[in-house]
Amino acid sequence: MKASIDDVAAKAGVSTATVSRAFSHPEKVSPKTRDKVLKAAEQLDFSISRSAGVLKSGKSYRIALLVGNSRIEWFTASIIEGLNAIFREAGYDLVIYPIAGVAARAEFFDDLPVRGNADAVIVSSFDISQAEAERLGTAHVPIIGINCATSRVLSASVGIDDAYGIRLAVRHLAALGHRNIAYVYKEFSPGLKFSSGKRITGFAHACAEIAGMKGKLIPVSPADAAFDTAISGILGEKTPPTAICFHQDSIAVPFFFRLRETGISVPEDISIIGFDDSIFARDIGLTTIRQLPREMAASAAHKALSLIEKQPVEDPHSIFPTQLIIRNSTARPRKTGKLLKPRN
Amino acid sequence: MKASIDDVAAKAGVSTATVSRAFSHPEKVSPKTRDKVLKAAEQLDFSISRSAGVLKSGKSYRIALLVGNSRIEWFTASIIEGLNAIFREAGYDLVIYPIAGVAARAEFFDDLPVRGNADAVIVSSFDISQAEAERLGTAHVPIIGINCATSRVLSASVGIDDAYGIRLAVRHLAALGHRNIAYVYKEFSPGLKFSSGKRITGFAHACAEIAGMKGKLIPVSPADAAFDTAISGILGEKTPPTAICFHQDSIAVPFFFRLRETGISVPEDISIIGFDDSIFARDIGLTTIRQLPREMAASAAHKALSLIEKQPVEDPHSIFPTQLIIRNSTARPRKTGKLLKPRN
DNA sequence: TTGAAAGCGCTAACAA
DNA sequence: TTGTTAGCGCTTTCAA
Repeated sequence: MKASIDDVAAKAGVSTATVSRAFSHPEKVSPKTRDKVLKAAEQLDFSISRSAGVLKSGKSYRIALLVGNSRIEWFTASIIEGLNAIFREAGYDLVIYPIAGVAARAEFFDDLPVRGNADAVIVSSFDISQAEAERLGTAHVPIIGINCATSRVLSASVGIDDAYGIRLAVRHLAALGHRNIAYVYKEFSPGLKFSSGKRITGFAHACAEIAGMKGKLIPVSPADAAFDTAISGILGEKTPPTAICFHQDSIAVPFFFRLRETGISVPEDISIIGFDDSIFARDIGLTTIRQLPREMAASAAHKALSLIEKQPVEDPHSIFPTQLIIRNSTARPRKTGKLLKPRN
Repeated sequence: MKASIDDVAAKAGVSTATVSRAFSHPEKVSPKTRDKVLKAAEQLDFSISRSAGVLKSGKSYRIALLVGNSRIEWFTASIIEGLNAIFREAGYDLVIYPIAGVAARAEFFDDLPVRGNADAVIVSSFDISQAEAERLGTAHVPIIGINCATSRVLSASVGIDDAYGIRLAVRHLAALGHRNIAYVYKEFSPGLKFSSGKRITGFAHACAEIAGMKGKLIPVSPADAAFDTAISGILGEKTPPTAICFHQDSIAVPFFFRLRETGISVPEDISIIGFDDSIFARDIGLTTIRQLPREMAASAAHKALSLIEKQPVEDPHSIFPTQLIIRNSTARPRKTGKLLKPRN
């Protein structure tokens, strides 16, 4: 059988309280006693169990991370890394709840509610409703958002300004001389409102700000062969766009790759620009808008920790920078189109 | 203040035990009583706290996942998905411990040891030593490996046969007529022994089995510009290889992409083949060796659950299949080399 | 600096 | 079917 704190106490010839202190508040125990205790513990292969202390403290030392997708892709993976780095250190367990679809969502908000089961909940990249927030025990448990569109119900949040980011992309293209551009994005699964939706509307606004800029939206349904759908949307235009913005790098990368097979070269015939600066973007020279989810997550974790300790959070709702990373997939448009006669 | 089980009991006019039962064993409570209890709980915004029950049961309902890297890439992300799907369902929390480097490693094995803090530990893609396994409280806590090289200390394991997988790749190339091939891999961080090391030795063996097959190993240090190092290794050969195997898709993908910039076309001038069938492999038509980490993880989770329940595991150490996925990046070698005169 | 003892919030015998 | 009650393994007053 496993050694308990009492066994250690007996073996060391001290009280359980002393054993407890030797582990939790070593400074409150004389070095001699501490040594004895540690040695006894070592011999019995004993280590403090967290569950029990947790009970006493009323905290669970558990953080719930809600993600809107059961697949862990670049963004979510980065969030987990950033969160886990901080929370581990502070002795908190990060527990991941994929909230894909309405059922998982309902289940989560029925089961966990949260007081005593999590000391904070982090919501990544989708929006929770007022009602759901209340269900979590508002006023009890801080809710921290990462890239959530609305911060009404959030105790704190971090995120990027999607509209700003996409404007960067549009203006970069405009400065190069493009006046006819497209935006390719995956349509979202219904039931979850994603913050990055603002990128789509942001694209339209950014185009509207520029004289003579034409911006076309090309949605791709997740079921589609994304490339085929998108390329049809491009080539099918009377005057095809000379540049494409992508909602995320992960759509741009295969597109970039396959475009060459069609005889269209990047950036000579068409410029392309991604969003995220995620995996492979640098390797393949994709111009993109960088965001730093790892850093955002670390910040979110710090805010959560402050909130848990009931300490004030300096800057509860912070916006992280977004940056244009220019590489080789964007350039001036051809004076003479490959597909069309010169435009003027 | 937060409602406790006693508040609910009082409000519903029943005992705490009944409240407990109403949640944990609803069938042991009359529908009428259950309703009363649930209603009271609802009104008080009460929900069962897991920490307390856990104490009683002696289990922690926590599973530790040890990963050898603080970055969560495709493989690890898939493992987390697969594990979490099963464990969540069963009411277990999955807690991720990145064991990058010797320090983190020592810290983990000092702090957690594990009895009472985790009901099982899953080790992904690196090997733990006998001593570390013992530190975890051998005989107390099951240890399940995923793609670990040695299973000596493991209660159960899942994994692929790396040597088999890479042989598939080599034979595919051999069948196409290649007799001069290379293997590009990233050198590992010291301190962790990775199971996929067997792929490297497996490559050499697989080549040795084939008459006239020449196989060259090209290590790329993580700090290097992988592409430049590798391409130099290729082109620098007296007779450059006509095909390259990559240790993982994530090295092959940017290579595939950038190769075109060099004027070498795939698969005409050179065939390339990856390993994993991970993100983008299908999109870009990369021939590769598929493994299914999500499925492996799910299986590992089931084994862990059986072990926790002290039930027998039918097949404690199972090998998952690995499969050749032929796409467009491999073909017969040119009769006449682009770089060299015909070889015969 | 140490020990005795009272819980933390719940579960599970056992009794009714 | 329900209630009473004794802990689960630790932390933390309080007293010595």
